[in-house]
Amino acid sequence: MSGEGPSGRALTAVKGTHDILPGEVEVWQKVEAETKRLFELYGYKEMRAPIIEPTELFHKGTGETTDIVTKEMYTFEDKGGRSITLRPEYTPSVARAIVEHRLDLLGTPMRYYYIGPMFRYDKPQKGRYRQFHQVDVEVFGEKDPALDAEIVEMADALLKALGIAETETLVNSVGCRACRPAFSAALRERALAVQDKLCIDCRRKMETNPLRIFDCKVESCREQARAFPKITGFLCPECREHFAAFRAHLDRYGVAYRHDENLVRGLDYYTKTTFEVVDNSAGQQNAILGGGRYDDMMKDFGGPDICGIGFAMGLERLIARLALKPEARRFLYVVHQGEAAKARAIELARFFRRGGIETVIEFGGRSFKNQFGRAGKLGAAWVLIVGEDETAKGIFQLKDMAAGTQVGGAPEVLLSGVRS
RNA sequence: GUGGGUGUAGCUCAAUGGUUAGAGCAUCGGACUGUGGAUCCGAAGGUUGGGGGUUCAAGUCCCCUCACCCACCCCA
Repeated sequence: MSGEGPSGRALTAVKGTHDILPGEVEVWQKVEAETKRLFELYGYKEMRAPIIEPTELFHKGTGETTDIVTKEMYTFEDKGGRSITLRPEYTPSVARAIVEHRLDLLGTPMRYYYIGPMFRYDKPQKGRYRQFHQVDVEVFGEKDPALDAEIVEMADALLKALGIAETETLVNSVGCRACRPAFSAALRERALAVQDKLCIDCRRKMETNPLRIFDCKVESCREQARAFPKITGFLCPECREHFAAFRAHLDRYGVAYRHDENLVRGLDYYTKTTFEVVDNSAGQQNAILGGGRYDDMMKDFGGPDICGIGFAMGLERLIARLALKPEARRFLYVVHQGEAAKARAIELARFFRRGGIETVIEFGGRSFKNQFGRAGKLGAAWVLIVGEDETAKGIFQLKDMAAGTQVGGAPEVLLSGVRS
């Protein structure tokens, strides 16, 4: 039975968090191992930053006006009076670490990846949790659009390696500080002209972030938005050129993508390239990964003027689309009977482990039947039988549980048999 | 934050407002102290999410609350 807390209510995992139990955790391990393997082929290095950060980091890095900062952060005061926040995203931590350790002096570009939990106080629903896990990729110090394409290609390669199908890659350019203000102004003006045909949310977005009107799902808003000006026509020569080169490189890689002029990222710091991989086959939370370029973030953050680009991939969303069944581990189960045999069995378990074989020894067993039953239920590949006779002779019986066959021999012989 | 749906054993589900809330699977034990999955027998497992109300009587009806799921919002 579950225990009870002080309130008398059963103690359960915190709302929006989940246990990842054996049986499922193997899928996570496999995804993590494949991610690590593939990213390192592209020269990325793992960087592990703390889960807690100074609250101020996200105000400066993520943006004061974002939903994440205004209403989704887990923030608390520690015993030293510091304001601490459970990271809601990873990019600011990387920027902080680069500045703190002057990693930019080691030479650019700096390619980092990380896999771990993030925390956002959202109302949970399918594909959205309060503690969720991301694979995060960041590159600082390279402005060449060939890198933008390389990153999208790497993301594409990972999804293919994991067997994720049915996805669509969307790309766009959101301009830079030179050209986006003019676009935002034009957009706001057009929205204002037809505001009586927009929903209440969009009227609010008109002021705060007019680009997000493109995200609205209300049909009347979508209809109006179709006639709104597009960012593409407002891009400055530099941004236009960057975007064209990015697309040319993607074509060279043979990565399929669609230019979605309405693709707007939720965070304030994006410039130029943005991209997203969506799975249209199911669910509302369909963005598996999303990212883009953030050339001004490091500078705004108070660090060196270094450009950056990266993406985050949601592991829960990814794994939900994975039809991957990990293979069961093969292990040896040691059964025994009698005190002398038990002592010998313990020695033998150690012998097999040292030989590289996963070995579990029976402790509370009664009859052999009882012990075999447990071995079978746990899924043992082999059972080593250590009885009175075997212990006396030094010749033990090894049963192959799947085949039902049994052979006798000295421990060395049985070990080599199990290894082959 | 706003809406909708659902809460009965570990899991999947029964129970017209009317005895002591049942079944299958799973668990544990026995048949069975030298060989697993099978079979048979048995046991254990529940404050029907919690609180209040209506009623002679509530798992069932009403209200509140909590949790989970789904959607909006937002995003990974």
